[in-house]
Amino acid sequence: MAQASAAACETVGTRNTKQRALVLDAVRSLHNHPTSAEIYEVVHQQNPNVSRATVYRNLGVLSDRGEVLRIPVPNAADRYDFRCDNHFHAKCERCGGVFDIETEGVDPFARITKDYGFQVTGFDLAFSGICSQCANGEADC
Amino acid sequence: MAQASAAACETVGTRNTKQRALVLDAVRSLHNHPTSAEIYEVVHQQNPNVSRATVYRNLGVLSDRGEVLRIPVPNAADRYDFRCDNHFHAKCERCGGVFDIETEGVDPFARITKDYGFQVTGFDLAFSGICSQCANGEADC
DNA sequence: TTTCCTGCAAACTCTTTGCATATGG
DNA sequence: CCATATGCAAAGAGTTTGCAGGAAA
Repeated sequence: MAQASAAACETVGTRNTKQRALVLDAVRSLHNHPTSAEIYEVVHQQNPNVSRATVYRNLGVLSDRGEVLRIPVPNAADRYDFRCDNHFHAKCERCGGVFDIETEGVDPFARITKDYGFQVTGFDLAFSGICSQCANGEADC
Repeated sequence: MAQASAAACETVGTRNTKQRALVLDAVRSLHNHPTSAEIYEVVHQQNPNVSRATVYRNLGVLSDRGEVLRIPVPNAADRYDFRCDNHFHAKCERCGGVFDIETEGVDPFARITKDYGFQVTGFDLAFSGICSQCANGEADC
């Protein structure tokens, strides 16, 4: 349910560089929904020559490929997840921490407080897709 | 269901200036989920002396007061809504347009395509609230 | 040997902030 | 009066991009 990406045709002809492998390893080693800054720190420790721009570019490629999951956090830096399966995220208003919310079973909303001790006071939700006018090939909508 | 705000105690002692009224009028006149830039354009047409900073500050005050609804859009500028009741928003991947999705009745997710012609391919969702550790008064989580 | 990728730095978007001045209640 | 608001400009966070050189395939 999180961010569906067209992982197929956009990634033909992409290469596997050392830098890209470092970024992927960093995301896989960090299980706390790291920001690009945190990923950069890890990558930079392995190889101080890797630039921020390369980390950003590779996070884009890897999330297009479906090898990492991009989590756009409202009013905050994007976060990345080594888990690519469908799950919700919950952000604490106080500490800013981002938590996984499993979506197995029914009624995940009502179960959040019970199962995670997370008191939901609100959420930000935006669907992505194609609107009817665009689907019909009309110019602008 | 959208962005719960503590509209009460944060807004004591706020004033009603001409600029603030202009911002509120602009949001109420724009029914297309305007960005701050679009709101600024309208305000600026009424009074070219009003600065961007004032528009931003007043959008913050007005959404704290509950007079406008702030819609944080992932990877895009925040949008504002004259409607303050609970409803979802859907953003078209092609044209970037933001649409209202009513939440009355059950199973709004499954009804989106049928009722709005909007083909949902994914969505970005982040709950807000208080995590159990913060609720228990622990230092960091 | 061509196409993709990299590093660097600069640019870019959106938003916030410091400061001196103005103004609403 | 004086706390709140304002305008200006500058800073800030997060991210993207132009370019020349470098390295996968």
